[in-house]
Formats: sequence, C-alpha cells, structure tokens
Amino acid sequence: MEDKEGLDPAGTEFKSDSSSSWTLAGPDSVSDSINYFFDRESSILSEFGWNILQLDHADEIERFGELDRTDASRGLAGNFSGSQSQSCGAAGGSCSGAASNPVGSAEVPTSNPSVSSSSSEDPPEKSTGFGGKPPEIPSKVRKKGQKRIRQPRFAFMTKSEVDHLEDGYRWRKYGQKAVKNSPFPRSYYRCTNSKCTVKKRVERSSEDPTIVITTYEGQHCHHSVGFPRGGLISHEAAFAGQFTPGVSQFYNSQGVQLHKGISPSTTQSQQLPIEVRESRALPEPTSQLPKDEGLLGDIVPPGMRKT
DNA sequence: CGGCTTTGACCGGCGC
DNA sequence: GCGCCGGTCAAAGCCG
Repeated sequence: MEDKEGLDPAGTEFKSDSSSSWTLAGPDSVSDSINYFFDRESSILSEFGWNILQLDHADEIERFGELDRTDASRGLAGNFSGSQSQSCGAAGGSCSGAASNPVGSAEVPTSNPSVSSSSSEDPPEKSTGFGGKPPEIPSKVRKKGQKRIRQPRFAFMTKSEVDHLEDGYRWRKYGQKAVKNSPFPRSYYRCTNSKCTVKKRVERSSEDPTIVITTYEGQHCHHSVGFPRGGLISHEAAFAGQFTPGVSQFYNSQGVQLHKGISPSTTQSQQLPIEVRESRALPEPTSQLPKDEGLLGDIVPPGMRKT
C-alpha cells in the first residue's frame, strides 16, 4: 500500500536521464538560474521537510548508476526515437507533446557505470522516429525480436523512512523483486490511470538504507489526483510529473555528472522533445502541461503555488 | 465488491 | 546454449 501519509523525508536528490545530445544549457545561462532554483526549490522542499541532498552524495549517485548498469549496458533507453511511444497509449498524441526529459544519447565517453538511461548505441531499426509506433507493447504481446521499448526515465534519491512517497498520483504495485547485491527489494508501480503507462520503481540504497531511490519511467498524461488518500502531495509529483527537476544533478548515460543545477529543460522550456536525438525542436506545449506554468507546472497543489 | 498488494511464475535480454 | 537477472504477469488473498 502506499505508505502512511506524511513524508518524513530528509533529503531528495534528483537525477535524471537527461543525458542527451540535446544540449544542456550552458553554464552562463544557468548559473543564475541555478541559484534561483536552488533557493526556490530548497525552500519549497523544506516546507515539506525535504532537503536536497547535495553533491556530497555523489558517491551515492555513482552507486545509483550501478543500479542501472544493466539497463544502460543494454542500451535500453538509449534511443527514444520511435520508442517514445508516449505514455498515453491510444490517446495518440495527447501526451506526445508532453515529452520527457531530453533523454537520449549522451555521447560523453566515460568508464563510469551509467545512470538509468541511455546509451548511445541503438539498432537503427528501432529508430524510426517517434509517433509512428504504437505505445509500449505489453511484453506478452510483444513481437518476437522487438526490443523492449523504454520510456525516458528520471530518478532521484530521497532520504526517507518510507519507501513509497506520496507524489500526487495513484500507483498500483505490480511487482516486487529482490535486487542483486542489495538486501532491499525493488518495488514496481504503475500509474492507476488506465491511459497512463507511467511506471516507477522504488528501492532502497543498499549502502544507505535511509535513501530511497525512485525511478520514474514515462510521463503522466493526466493531472495528478491532487491529494491522494488524504495524503500530502509532494514535490516528487511535481518533478515526476514533468520530469523537469528544478534542482538536479545531471548525469549522462554513463553516469557522469554533466552539471548541477537546473535542468536543461527548465532553462529552455517546460516541454521537452520526445525525440532528442533526431530533433531538437521543442514540442508544442500541451494543454495538460502549460508551457509557462513554471517549474512545478500545474501539478503543484494550490498550497504550494504561493511563493 | 472493487481496488490493491503479494508472490511465484514466466519471459526476454545479455554475458559468458 | 545456458544461466543470471530485471521486468512483468496474473492468480490469490487482503482490506475498507
């Protein structure tokens, strides 16, 4: 079940798959924004009792990268072209613009293990452009030979005693697996909205059990439910919903930190390209995610709007 | 009774 | 080819 209400967190560290060939905002354009967002987010988060983990935890991040090593090594999310079958299934487009992170192919060479996300290698046959492919194919129906399609993923670490933080969306747990090299199981959740295929994985860091690593895959094509079960909507929702963390540490597909601060998406637009590899054009804003809604967009509960 | 969690089985990708 | 592992399915059970 979702945990008791109450976030009792202490820290949150965002990580995104925002590695990409989509250029990250340059330092100068970001510096001020960084401070701005750090201030802003820090204060907001602290309102909720969340503290942003600082770079001191880079080692954790590295560990995190290891957690997804397998995925990365398999070149899963590497290419969102064509794979980016948005989360909204048949909605056919209602979500398509609400793209996700500029996940994609970071070309930064490194020996580091990768963060969940992309490698730059992908079979060309997969990259047939987005929009033309059906939504994620259920594994059981998946055609033979067709690789699993990955949605862009966005992960962050939260210092919390509860595994599953309220994030404004309703999730149904559909699986739990023991994780290799970790005493803690990994839980798999799926958004309960039938049209939404967003998934999230929740696991604890084996090194620091107080750290919960949450990985979102896909993007919600609907609004959050607000205050689920009397729970408090958290910032997790805000970030998870749009995949545009305001305060983040960015890593490329190899787990190499690209920069710290506001996400590229935030610097340029709320909306991110679905296909960051072949097109850097920003998608049209969708009705669901107003372009200029600000960092937290419209999934921010009313109470948090004030600043 | 509906929605959700639990949990074992199953499947596919990958490395050896 | 085989085994490992991550991810998903689905039946069974629980709970409000």
